[in-house]
Formats: sequence, structure tokens, C-alpha cells
Amino acid sequence: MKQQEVFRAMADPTRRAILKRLQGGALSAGEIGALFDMTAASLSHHFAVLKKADLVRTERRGRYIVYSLNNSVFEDLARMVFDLFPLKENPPRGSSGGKR
Amino acid sequence: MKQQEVFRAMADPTRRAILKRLQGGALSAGEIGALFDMTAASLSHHFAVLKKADLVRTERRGRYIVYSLNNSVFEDLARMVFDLFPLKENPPRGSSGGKR
DNA sequence: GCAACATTTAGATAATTGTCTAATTATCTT
DNA sequence: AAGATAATTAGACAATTATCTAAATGTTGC
Repeated sequence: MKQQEVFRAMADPTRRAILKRLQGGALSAGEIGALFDMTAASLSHHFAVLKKADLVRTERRGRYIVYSLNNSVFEDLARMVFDLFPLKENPPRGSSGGKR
Repeated sequence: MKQQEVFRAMADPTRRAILKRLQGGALSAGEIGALFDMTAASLSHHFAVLKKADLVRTERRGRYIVYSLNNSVFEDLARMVFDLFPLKENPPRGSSGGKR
């Protein structure tokens, strides 16, 4: 699991925006491009980072390359986050380990 | 909420390691320093990033400055992650948007 | 108040990252 | 196969980031 890749990918606002757009369903590189004020080349670079982190998947559809969220990695990401923090809200110093 | 700061802070492996160490309880800057092969100055920089993201809090205790996790931001982070991904595994194209 | 200690801040440098333009690859249509 | 379209790759450059050394700040104990 590429923890580093995932966190790195999420660190850029453009990439997070791309992920957010993809929530609405798969989009081609060009369609995404139309939504951002940036060259196709720059976006392509962002796609590469997202792909390396396994956050998106691609499928060629004729002339288009279609991007979609890879939801399975979402679980991993959630796990990472939970793993990085203790499980309790704000342990008032007396409560011994609660549930999960 | 400083979404950008939080994600940026999490993007560095040293910082994630610091967070992980703090799970075991609060530690002074020096104690943390003993765990990493890096100058105190460099670590201090990482502390600053973590603080700016509100992921840790500090308290001066005499000569020491003690760092601890700020668990409340954990919730925010979880929310961000959940917000960034749809809730369903792999919406089969026909299902109209579910709850929340 | 001075010396020792713990940590941060300042300033410099090397590595990484985000963006661009130009060139390349892949696909479709005729 | 040639031309048009969609996207990626290559190469360059500016901005950001991580790290270091040296200096400064804040705290304790004599």
C-alpha cells in the first residue's frame, strides 16, 4: 500500500478538486480539463499522481481516456487516517479503552 | 477550517511518524528529537507545520515544550476524507443519489 | 544576573513539485 | 495512409519545501 503516494496526492488542492468532480461520475481528461484553468499537460501530470496513488482508474474509450474514482482505495485511506489517530474523541483521562 | 494545511501536513512521512509517536502520549520536543535522525531545528519546523494545521497542541512545562495530539481535528480530517469520496462502493450507474 | 539547557527563528541550500510550451503517441474518420 | 482530435511525455523554469548551521529566545538554578 502506497501510503506516501496517497497522502502526497491529496496534498494538492487541484487534485482534491479533481477527485471531488469525479464524485459526480466518470469524466474524460478533456471534460475535466474544461473545468480547470490549466493546460492539459499540467492536468495530465496531476492525473498521473492520482493514478500512482491508485485513487483513480482510467479506461480508454475510443479517443477519450475516462477517469473514475477508485473507491476501494478510499477504505485504505480511511484506515490510514484512523491508524494515525487514537480512537477516542477526547479521553478525559479516566476512561479506560472504550469500544473500537 | 484549514483543509489545505491539514493535508499538506499529512503529506510528509516524518510528520506522520511524529503524529504516530504522539499517540502514545504527549512528548517534549527533545524526546521526539531523540527518536528521529534529524536536527532539532528541522524537527521544530515540522512541529510548526503540524501546529499550523492544528494537528498538535503545545504546552510549556518549565524548560520543556510538550507536544500532544489535538484529537478534535481528527474528526475534521475524517470528515474531509469522507467528503472527498462517495459513500457507496461502486454506484452501478442507475442508482439515484442515496442518503448524505 | 549568569551559565546551562531546551527549543525556536533566521538565513542558506538542495531537492521536490507545479506549471508551461513543444513534441509524441494513440485513436478515429475518411 | 493522411489528417484531425485527445491525451501523454519530455524538457525547462519558478515556487515551495526539507534540511542544515548559526544565532536568538525563554526558562531554571545558582
